[in-house]
Amino acid sequence: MTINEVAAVAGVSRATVSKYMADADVYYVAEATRARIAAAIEELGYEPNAMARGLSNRRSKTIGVMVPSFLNPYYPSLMAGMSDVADEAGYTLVFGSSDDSAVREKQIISSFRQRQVEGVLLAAVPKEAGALSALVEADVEVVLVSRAAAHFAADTVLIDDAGGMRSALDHLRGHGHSAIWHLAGPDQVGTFHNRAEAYRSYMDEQGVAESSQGLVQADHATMEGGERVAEAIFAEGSPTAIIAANDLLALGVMNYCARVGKKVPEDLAVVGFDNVWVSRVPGVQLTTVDGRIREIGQMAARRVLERILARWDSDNGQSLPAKSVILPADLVVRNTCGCGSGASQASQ
Amino acid sequence: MTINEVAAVAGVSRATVSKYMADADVYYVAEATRARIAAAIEELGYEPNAMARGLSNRRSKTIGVMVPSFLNPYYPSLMAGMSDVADEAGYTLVFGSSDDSAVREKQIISSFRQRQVEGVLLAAVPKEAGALSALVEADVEVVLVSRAAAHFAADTVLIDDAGGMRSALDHLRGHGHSAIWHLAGPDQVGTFHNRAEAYRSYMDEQGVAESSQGLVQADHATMEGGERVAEAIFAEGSPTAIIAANDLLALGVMNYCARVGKKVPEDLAVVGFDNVWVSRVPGVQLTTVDGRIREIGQMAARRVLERILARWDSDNGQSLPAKSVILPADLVVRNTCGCGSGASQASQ
DNA sequence: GTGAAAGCGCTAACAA
DNA sequence: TTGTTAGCGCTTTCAC
Repeated sequence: MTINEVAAVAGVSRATVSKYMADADVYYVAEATRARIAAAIEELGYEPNAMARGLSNRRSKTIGVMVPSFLNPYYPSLMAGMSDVADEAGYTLVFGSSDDSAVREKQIISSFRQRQVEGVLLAAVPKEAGALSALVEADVEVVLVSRAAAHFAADTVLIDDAGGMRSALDHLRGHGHSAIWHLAGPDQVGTFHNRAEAYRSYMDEQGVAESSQGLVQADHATMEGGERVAEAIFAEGSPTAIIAANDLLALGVMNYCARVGKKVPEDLAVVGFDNVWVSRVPGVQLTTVDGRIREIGQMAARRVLERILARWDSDNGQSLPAKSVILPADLVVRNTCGCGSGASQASQ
Repeated sequence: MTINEVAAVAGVSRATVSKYMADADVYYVAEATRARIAAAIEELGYEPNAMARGLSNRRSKTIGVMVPSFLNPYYPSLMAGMSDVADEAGYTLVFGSSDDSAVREKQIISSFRQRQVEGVLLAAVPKEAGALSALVEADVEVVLVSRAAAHFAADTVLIDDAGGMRSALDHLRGHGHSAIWHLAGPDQVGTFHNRAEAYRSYMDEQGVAESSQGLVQADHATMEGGERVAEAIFAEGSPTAIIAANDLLALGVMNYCARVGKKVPEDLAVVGFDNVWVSRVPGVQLTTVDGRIREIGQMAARRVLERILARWDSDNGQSLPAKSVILPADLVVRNTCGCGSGASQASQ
């Protein structure tokens, strides 16, 4: 089951088998020899030992991916996108879920380093300040996914938060809403910060009266968090529309409405952000800003790969300069903004 | 950054550092030496190279996990459960999504073997017949998760499909339904097969008339599949209740109802299976059989670990005999069966 | 309690 | 076109 057995069966040295395996056009191995080796591999069911290989050539062919959670539907989509491209490139992804715990984050990053990952895709920015630069110093390529780091120049692939927020706001104003509030997410998350900022500047630019705007922040961007904050919002004001920082929060708002007997969109319009899978289930039909999640995952994976290959090609081992890509965010109009017939909800 | 540097800084041989790292009570290393080594490790930020380690002691500390999809909400929950226990045991999980492709399955399994995984958790049973035994012959411990294999005795951790189906059916009959149909999933998936079988025997045992039962099979256990089949169902009969083989199919049925203006649960009661996260979102509130997904994931992970350790301890390298655990499945009553007030749906 | 030495399975010069 | 020879970084007998 090792390369030695294969070599023995094929009647060649193990170096030749190794060259055959590399099968780049770098090494020339005779057609006849190739056939014998192929037969031996087939016969033995040989699979090269990735550890030995990696140890020898210092390439683990592995990329670490840290996400905050597997349960938030945003991340599995992101992961699917990453897998799409990593698989094809012959790289293995190792996923870790930090669950918002600094301890887990350290464990995950440590495990990435032990496994000698060539790059990391971070959808959760480590809380610990030095973690990012430590990674870079350890020669691992890092790209930040749907999150930016405050004091660190890394590759990022993001969605256009400001643009998305503006289209949502434009749309809602088109419906004639007088009081559009924003249910913001935790501000330390860059994306949520950006969305809140965009809300503020929009309201400012448009000269909307203080009295007909409002921004309340949830401490967790979850359905439960959204429901709690919705309650708080109506305790302190009376919006006709709420745009939430993500779909889960929006769902929470809808949950609250259901509980207190408010009709969506008649009594309150709700708009989400991200367009996660749940947004389009029958009873939900949430109008939301498309976060192009899978695409973001794909681009991010492409980006690390690009960096990894670049470093490998330039034998001086230099990294590419940091680059940021921002995907446009379009509004997906469904039923909760007041556009639809509302049929799919009314019928239930 | 290697063990040699640490040894040099601590003024010991690398064998001693290695013994320190093992930190089992197998090796005795003097307190004073430990301290010096600890300091050196700290100073250098040393992380042991998992490849070198694994190559040397033939333990990858890795478990492969194959799921059919990241997008179906069932699997991320399962993955979360597996992570819970693997993390704690110091094992790394490598997830692969097969997307129902035999080619991907082979790639994933091959990649697992190359990475020398000590065990695999299979939530998707490989289509290729020999794959399972090949794994076993390669000395990897396999456990089947929420799926059983037809001609292969492997560890399995399953939900009680029959029991779950019965409680759902009992409940629905309690509501006085006369025509309860089953929207089955693809029959080659063991779980779906079991659920359909349970439906049939129940109807049989209870002596339900042929005319007031019906079973139609979807070719894909997705929301879209459910919607399509719902259409077919009403073309050929008129059930008052449908129990779907999983929640996604149930959602599809609700989608269909919304489209054609049928009210759930008034015109049609719908019951799902699995209790995925979406079942409890505001506009859905699906009555469903709890699949205890996360628990299943945890148990499965515990089970491989147990097998792996057992093999390791018994130095003859023997595997444990196959064992099967079945978790009870209870009905979670929400609004789609006709029990609830229906408030949360009506209000939207 | 600690070190020397061999070897895990593979790759990568360098020779031939 | 193929083989020889060193390692990659670590663990693990076996001596000391």
